[in-house]
Amino acid sequence: MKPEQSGAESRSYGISELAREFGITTRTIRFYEDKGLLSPRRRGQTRIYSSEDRVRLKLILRGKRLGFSLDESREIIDMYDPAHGNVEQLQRLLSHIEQKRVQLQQQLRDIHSLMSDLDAVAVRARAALADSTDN
Amino acid sequence: MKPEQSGAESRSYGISELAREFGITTRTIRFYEDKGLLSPRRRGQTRIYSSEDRVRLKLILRGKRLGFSLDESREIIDMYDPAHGNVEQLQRLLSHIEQKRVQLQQQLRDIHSLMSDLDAVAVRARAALADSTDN
DNA sequence: GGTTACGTTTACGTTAACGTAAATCTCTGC
DNA sequence: GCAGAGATTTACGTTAACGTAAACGTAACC
Repeated sequence: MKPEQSGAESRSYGISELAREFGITTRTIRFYEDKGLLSPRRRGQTRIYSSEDRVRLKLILRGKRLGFSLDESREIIDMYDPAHGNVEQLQRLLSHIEQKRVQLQQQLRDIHSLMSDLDAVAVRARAALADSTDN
Repeated sequence: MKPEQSGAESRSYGISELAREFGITTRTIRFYEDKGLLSPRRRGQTRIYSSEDRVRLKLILRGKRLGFSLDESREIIDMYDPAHGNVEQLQRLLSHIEQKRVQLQQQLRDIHSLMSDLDAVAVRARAALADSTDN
């Protein structure tokens, strides 16, 4: 059973291939590497991205959509891989997760309140449109 | 019936009063004014903020928590007040609202997926803690 | 009437997150 | 063997969102 046939789907990607897929520039991807968020392997001096690298990139972009800084995204990504040896570190990790959860719940409330605000505006706008149409 | 007694609760606020309430600096509040997001009245050269000004400030800060730029927040705030005269503008407003809604729904998905990721990490962390405790 | 506490304007400084451009390398097709 | 396509490094530029500091006004308080 060759590794390419395993279900893990472990192909690799070029930098501009990823850039196209996610609608960003290669400069951005290299910038993330500079900031320590990615570390692709090299073939010669060319970067080769694994599917794990691609996942990390996706996590960064999800963070961006939520308004996170790159530092915040890095912290979150660091939670995923198991470098949490001792008890103290595990407890810090758990409290850190709790903090993030609190923040995310605030964002949920904000989104819902903004959505209902937008609903109200839309209702008024449609009413105004109807008024100016059916006279 | 004096206006102070009406239910509208229309008092006014000083700049550092608002800064304290929202945990920001007066510099930040003046900066928002510079960018056209606030325009408090003046008594002499001192700024006096109405409760509408205070609401606008709250909207700006809600936008910040959602990762919006000040320009985006301004656009949203501008939707609230009725300067939408003609049909064309109303239709643009409605399509603009629809775009925002799409974005907010993406953010909702992102938050939920991040939350379940964090849940998974927390479960593993608690398991690791249990392991290192009860041996 | 001097100091203390806030307020103001003006202006330069800073950080994050890239954009942009130049110079070089490296393979591939013809 | 050379042109063109895509990769790389290096480095300076740019924008947003404030921070920081100086210099000044003014009202209250003792």
